[in-house]
Amino acid sequence: MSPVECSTCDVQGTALCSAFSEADRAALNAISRHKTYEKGSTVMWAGDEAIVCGSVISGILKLSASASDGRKQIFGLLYPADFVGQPHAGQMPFSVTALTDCHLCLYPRAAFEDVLENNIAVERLLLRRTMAALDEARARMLLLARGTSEEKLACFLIEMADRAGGTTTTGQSVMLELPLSRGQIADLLGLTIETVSRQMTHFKSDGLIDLPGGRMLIIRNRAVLKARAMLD
Amino acid sequence: MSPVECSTCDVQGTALCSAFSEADRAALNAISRHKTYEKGSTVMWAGDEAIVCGSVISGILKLSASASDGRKQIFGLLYPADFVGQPHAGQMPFSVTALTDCHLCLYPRAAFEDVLENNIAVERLLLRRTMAALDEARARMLLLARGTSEEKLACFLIEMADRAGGTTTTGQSVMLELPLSRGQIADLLGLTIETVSRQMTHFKSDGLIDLPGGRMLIIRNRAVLKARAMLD
DNA sequence: CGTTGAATTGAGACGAATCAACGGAGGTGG
DNA sequence: CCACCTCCGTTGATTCGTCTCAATTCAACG
Repeated sequence: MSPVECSTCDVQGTALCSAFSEADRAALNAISRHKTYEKGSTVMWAGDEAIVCGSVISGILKLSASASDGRKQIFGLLYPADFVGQPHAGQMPFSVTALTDCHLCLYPRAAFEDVLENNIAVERLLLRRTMAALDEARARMLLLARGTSEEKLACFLIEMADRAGGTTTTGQSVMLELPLSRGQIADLLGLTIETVSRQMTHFKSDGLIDLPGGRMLIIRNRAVLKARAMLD
Repeated sequence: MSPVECSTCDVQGTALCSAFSEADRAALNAISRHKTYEKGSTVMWAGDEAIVCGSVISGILKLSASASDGRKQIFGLLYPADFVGQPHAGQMPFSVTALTDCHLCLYPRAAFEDVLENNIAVERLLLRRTMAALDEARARMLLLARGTSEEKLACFLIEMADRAGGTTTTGQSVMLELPLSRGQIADLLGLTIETVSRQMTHFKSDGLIDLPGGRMLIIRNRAVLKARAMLD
């Protein structure tokens, strides 16, 4: 809720703002606000005016939208250093919701756009990130449209393991806590809760993973799991 | 295959190059090459080095990729004035193939990037277009993952009708020629040829459309068809 | 007139959704 | 401390939609 110094920011080296000039960074810093969001709270609602943008400092968020009959879809996840918001857009085409407790650094959109105007480096970095996001979205289209439930879930688990990195490793296994509920995984993969659950237990009985309880996950055989993920 | 004057270009007002300065436009014009591609020919292959980019002058192209087992997916279509290529990318993540005879204006990627460096306006326009493409890709994710075959096809037909605009209108009806085969429509919507065909005849027997033959399509009741497309 | 490729149509199989019941974890209040 | 509740996840039985396989029609063309 309060202004903070960029120099002490956890993501100053990797977030979009790393490309700002000293002067512009100072200017933005003056109007930036750090805000915290509780797990489950929504930062921006689909259809709202896109009035802020900024960077994720800590936590994980989801981008999602839903049809009027309740069918939901999660378009992707945001991790620390990722950019949030829709510059130059009228309204948000999706909602942004915190999956874990989150810490964001937000600017008024108009002010951010003003600074962008004079800062080619940032605009360039934003362009590259947007292009990367587009490639990712397209890759996901193939998975959603053509993948089986097994491929979808295997792909998701591999991604989560790669993201979590070496949270806790013992021998070949990797342990991590999934930031999504079964229902959210289903919304991300275009499946139902039941199918997600069934595939999980299927992987478990095949000895590929373990489910110690809660949202904990242990990947026992990454190679085979990866092989069951979608073939490129 | 030969250099051409921008001043006589059909899409000079709407393509990306419309944002270039006179000087840069002249510089690019000197290295630009107009190339024609026959219907069915591939402009860029997935996995190839991304060595050129440019603009669509005429015709329609598809962006597609496929898994090693043959499952295909079309990510989207390119129309005149759309940008083609992947600046700053190593290799193409998808193939670009002409659906109709096409006319493209291409530059070597490196030269294009050099000009981009000094031309904020173009970079800004490219950013906006990329963001728009991202929003479109995300909207399509919802359709692919959650839509029924009926919704998918209705949505596709509405889009095609809107694109074709007033090609030929008689009363309430709109007539157009689909630039895609049944198989390509299937690849775009994540369906099979048979399901596409069945839904087509279903719409036809409901009096919403007519199929005079070939790839011709007449939309008789746009309102009802739109209602059967995916709910926002 | 036969050939070729695309589109249509039909019959059956399969995968995921749906409907429904159950079990465990965490919280609340008596 | 225990009964109760709710939320979430698991599991089972069944249904439904789409894929698959197969045959037929149709249009274009030599």
